[in-house]
Amino acid sequence: MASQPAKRRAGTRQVPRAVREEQMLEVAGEVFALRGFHPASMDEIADRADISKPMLYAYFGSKDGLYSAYMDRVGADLLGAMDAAVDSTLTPADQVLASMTAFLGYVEEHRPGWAVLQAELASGAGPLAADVARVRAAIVKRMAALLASELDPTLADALAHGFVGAGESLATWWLDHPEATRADMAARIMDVGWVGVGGVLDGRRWPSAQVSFRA
Amino acid sequence: MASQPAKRRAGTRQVPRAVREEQMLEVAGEVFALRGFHPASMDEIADRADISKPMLYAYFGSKDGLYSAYMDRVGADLLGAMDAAVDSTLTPADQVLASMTAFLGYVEEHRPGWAVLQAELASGAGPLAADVARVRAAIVKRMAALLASELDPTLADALAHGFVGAGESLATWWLDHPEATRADMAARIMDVGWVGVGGVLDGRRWPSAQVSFRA
Amino acid sequence: MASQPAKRRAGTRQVPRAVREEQMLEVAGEVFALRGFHPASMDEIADRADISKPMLYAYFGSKDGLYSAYMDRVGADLLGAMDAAVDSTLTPADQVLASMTAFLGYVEEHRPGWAVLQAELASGAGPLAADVARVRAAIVKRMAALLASELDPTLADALAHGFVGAGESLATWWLDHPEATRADMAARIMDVGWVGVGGVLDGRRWPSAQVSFRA
Amino acid sequence: MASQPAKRRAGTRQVPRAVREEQMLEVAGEVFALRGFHPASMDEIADRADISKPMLYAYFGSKDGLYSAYMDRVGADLLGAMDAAVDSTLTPADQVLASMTAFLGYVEEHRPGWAVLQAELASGAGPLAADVARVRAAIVKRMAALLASELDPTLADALAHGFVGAGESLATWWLDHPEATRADMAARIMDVGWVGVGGVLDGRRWPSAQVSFRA
DNA sequence: TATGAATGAGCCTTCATTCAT
DNA sequence: AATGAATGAAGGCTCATTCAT
Repeated sequence: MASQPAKRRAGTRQVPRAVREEQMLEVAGEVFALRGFHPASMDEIADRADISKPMLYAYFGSKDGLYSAYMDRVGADLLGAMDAAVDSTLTPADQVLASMTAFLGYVEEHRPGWAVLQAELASGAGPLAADVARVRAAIVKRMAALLASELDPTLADALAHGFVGAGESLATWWLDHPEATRADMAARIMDVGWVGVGGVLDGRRWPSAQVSFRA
Repeated sequence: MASQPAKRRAGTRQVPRAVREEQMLEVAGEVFALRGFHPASMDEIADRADISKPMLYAYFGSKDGLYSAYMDRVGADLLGAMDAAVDSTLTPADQVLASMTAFLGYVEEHRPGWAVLQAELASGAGPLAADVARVRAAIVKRMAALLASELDPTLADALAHGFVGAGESLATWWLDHPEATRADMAARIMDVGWVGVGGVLDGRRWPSAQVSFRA
Repeated sequence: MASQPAKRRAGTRQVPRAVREEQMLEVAGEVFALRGFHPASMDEIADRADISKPMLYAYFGSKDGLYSAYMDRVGADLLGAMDAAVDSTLTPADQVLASMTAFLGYVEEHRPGWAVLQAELASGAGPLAADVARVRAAIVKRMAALLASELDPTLADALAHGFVGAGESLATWWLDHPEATRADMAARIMDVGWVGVGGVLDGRRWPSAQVSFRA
Repeated sequence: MASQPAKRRAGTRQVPRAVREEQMLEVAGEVFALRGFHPASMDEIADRADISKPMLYAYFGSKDGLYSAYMDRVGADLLGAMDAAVDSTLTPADQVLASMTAFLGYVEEHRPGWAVLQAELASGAGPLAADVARVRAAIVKRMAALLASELDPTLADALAHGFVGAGESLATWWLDHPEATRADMAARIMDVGWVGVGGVLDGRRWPSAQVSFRA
């Protein structure tokens, strides 16, 4: 009863590189989301991905490399979705709304990606921070770009940070309030970030919010 | 250079319990801030605090216990500062402003505390999350209380989350822009969270911001 | 909530040495019996005895010393009881029976002592073995003395070992069969060690066993 | 003599799982026998087995797991030897003799196994007890089975315990009297357990003992 | 006399990483 | 291309023991 019988791989050999890579990143994301970066072990990732550990190292070089690759993918997907949603003929406000809606769509469909992004967000040190910060900075930059034309750049940057922070916080809140729809959430974000809490107290609201949330 | 001479403690022996406790928490905060929870090692904390590891265990029982105790202290300090700053005779807006200014004061004076709070914030899993979440929830609750009287409770809760997120994000931004004064930052937070980015684009601003930031 | 409040001693100060010593040995026996020698910690013993650890060291010098002192006491008590029970005018068989009955009396009334004696019995190495072996050797020696007059010394020694082993094993068996009386047990021991299993199969039994066990 | 050169493994790499397992158990037995369970350290076992500590964990999961695996092997070997020796066409007495002889053969050839079995035998607590007790119970059960047909079951059980205890004790005595042959020892065990000390005093002996021991 | 405070040393365990096949 | 076997290094935790009061 001593030694565990050797694990059986689900006979998938000779898989093309790109596919294997995708499989691994998928699983890595789940494990990082479930445990956080440090507690996640390469063993668990390899086991769940049904491959051997040396494969992980062959493809990504190190645990940091794997994390980095995963963040790259998440970042590309998220930014791609946000960019695709924006139509430059719209007003700034509608562009922001469209961006936020796309962002929320990503969150909704890729919980692990979002969770990992949030989890290690401000873990100051280490090479992790760089990866996460890169993604976040890209988001903020797009936001700032929408405002920069009419404001002092530093102010635009600051406002963008605040806006993005509000969006993140609300997205996390959403996890505990799944009854809210994606449109509701977008409206909520606009309420805080665009209209301002003071405005809401004065009776202003973001248009689309009027109906569904009061119920 | 045969073998390192045994580590010398800085001759502080027989220190009363309460003092040692404070000493340890202080150092623990620094190390948690510098490395994050997991990478921080009890060895490093003990070394920096100039005590032996068993002391940490005698006082806090475990690494989690130490973290928890530290979070308790940070939470109490931060909430205490925010509560002390609020004068219930003021308008809600001024109460929020006062709270935020106190919050920023804490951030300014206790970098480690803030860093640790931020770092592990959304690490969903583990017993850490509970400790951090407790502090954050308390802040949000205070914020929501200021709004609850005039709004639907769920909406108030959501707005509060967004507002707090904006504040956190800006506080982190501040770390990279130390030229901004505390008052500037408070105004920036009010700009995003209270006036709203849309309002700012329309020329509204939070009063006290007019001067110093335009420069 | 961090540090445990300092433990309160039940204000018994200035207790005479002999009494303290007895208290400590009593508790030490319980803990050794409960956990075994190695897993027993000086901390737990001190706590349960309601004294501070340095006291244990002041009185017994070391953990080994404490164990040794405890074994000394157990040995003296046990051997004393067995010796007191023997009347040299009896037949050898009745002397053995009396001894065994006394031995069983000790087991019945001092579970911890017996448990500790049994537990570490053959742990080959370390200074523990010596202490336990000393007690056991003394018992065997008495047994051998009863036989030596009529047998080859080596054979007497061997038989004594076997007899004592049978007694120990049955005493341990007794722990799981508390419905048996002390007299029953003594008869059982005589059955195996004195009459022999073969004799029992042939219908011989130790006299006093006839009644109570057949039921 | 600055720093010890890194430990060299005796170039046996990539050894098949089953072989390594045996190697480890062998060494583990020696160390457990030499030190007892608790004082034995995984470090020492790994060093002596000329492997790294993580291997022990990869194969057995924990120190308890290693001990358990070792006990399983010892138990299977010992019981196997005893069972193989019994021929059901013999008289009960001869079956017992054959069993005991086989048992003594095991003791003679596997000192560590026997030592470990004896050492932790009555350590009441912990998961160790279970493993050891299982083996011992199996031995007693076989013994009781030989007697059960003609006696009250409870009495048979008690006698079996006594008999086995006598055998164990004599086997341990043997360690200090290596001049005795295996046949001598078997006769001695029959003397105590089967004939009874009283019988020996009356001049009865187990047949095969007549010669060699009187010398 | 008695103790709160403190520590050196060691143990079990796990992890990221690499050989050898 | 892929893996079973293997390891150096460290981390959390506990223990017997002692100092300073």
